[in-house]
Amino acid sequence: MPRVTDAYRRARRDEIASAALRCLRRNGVSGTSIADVVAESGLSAGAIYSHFRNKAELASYVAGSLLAWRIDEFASVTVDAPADAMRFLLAVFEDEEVTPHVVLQFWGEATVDEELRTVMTAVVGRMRAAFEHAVRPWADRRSADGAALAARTASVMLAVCQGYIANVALLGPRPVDDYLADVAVALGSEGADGQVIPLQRDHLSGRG
Amino acid sequence: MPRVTDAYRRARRDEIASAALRCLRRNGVSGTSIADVVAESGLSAGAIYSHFRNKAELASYVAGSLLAWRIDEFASVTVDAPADAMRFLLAVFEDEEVTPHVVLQFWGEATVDEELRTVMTAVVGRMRAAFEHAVRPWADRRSADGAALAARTASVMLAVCQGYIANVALLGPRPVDDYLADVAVALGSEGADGQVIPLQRDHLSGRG
DNA sequence: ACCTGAACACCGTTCAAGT
DNA sequence: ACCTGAACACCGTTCAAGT
Repeated sequence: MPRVTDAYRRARRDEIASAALRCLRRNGVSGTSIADVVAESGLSAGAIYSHFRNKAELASYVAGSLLAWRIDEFASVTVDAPADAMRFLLAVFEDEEVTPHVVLQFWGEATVDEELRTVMTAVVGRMRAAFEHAVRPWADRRSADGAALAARTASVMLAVCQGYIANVALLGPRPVDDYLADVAVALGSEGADGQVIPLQRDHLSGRG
Repeated sequence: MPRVTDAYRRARRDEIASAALRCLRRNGVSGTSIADVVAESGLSAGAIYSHFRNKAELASYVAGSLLAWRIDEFASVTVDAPADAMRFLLAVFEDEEVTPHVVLQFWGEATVDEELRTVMTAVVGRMRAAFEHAVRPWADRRSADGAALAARTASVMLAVCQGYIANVALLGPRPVDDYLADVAVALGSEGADGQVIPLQRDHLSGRG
């Protein structure tokens, strides 16, 4: 099998996947039929099935490539505080390519579709690992056992980001910074005039 | 229209809804067909459509009644700290009747189905209001403007709970207390030997 | 009024036939 | 090998006909 063919196949898959993503953004996962993807891509049903085993595999491919590059670009970053890392990651939703409601639907489907679950837990796992790496210096500054603190913190950051995504998808857009500021106010700390101070358990500061 | 008929209709709707919920737990929202509900309920397709306009309305009804009673029972409670309120609400997932993965699927569908979105935002809104009421005494103790603090805190608690639900549905079961303890460690405060101290911005305590 | 179940339009998927 | 598009089994929904 010559290499040209591999590159061609990959390009075709991405072409179909990007047509599928356009449909998904418009009509959601359950609202998108293969016929829609056929119309959007200009190919035939058979052509799509010669590149993807079924609709679930197409969805998995879209879901997998959706956030992959953003996480990769994030993988080697380190930050001053957890909030910065979350801000960086959640900024992905500021361009219109990826929308929280599509991500939330993928999560919902993943609880029921084995293949999609594998992809989504991998994506989420890489997010967690990236968080862990990003906050490691911060954790080392704060605790004798920086590794353990970084691991626990990464878990929570992941859940906080998932909460943001679910919250925004359901209740409508909300600036990332406002959200993180509210988290800081309620559970962390906040400086004067609303400026967010890196989340620290032992930070003491007056408000107002 | 005699009252008996209303009661009968309601009972029939609940009968269908509970058959539908059994199917949803087994096979998920997209994996459940009307034919499945027909088989599970022992009624005919037409019978179901004489009680629900369509599959979406059936799903909305199930979703609406799913958490309603638990939120109502929670509506007049007040707690010592935000964590207690979240612990109380999330304890609903300790019985097997309601599962996080069904809730997550409803959220996903809600981003695409208008009727389901209306129901889910109402449910989530009542959760938020219940949180706000529950932490009000705590907020008054902590701030001169207790109302504002309670409102912002309730928003965050909601998102934290949504994060827990999404996290657990995707990555598998995780005890509520462990999760809240991790949140406290990373963003709040933790006492000696792992005992969670009510989340307070200005609480100072050594660890280990 | 509630219910039955056959019928309809549409869905995901397959497959013989083309290039 | 990739692709076409008709065909198939199944889906959500409707509706004439029963009680």
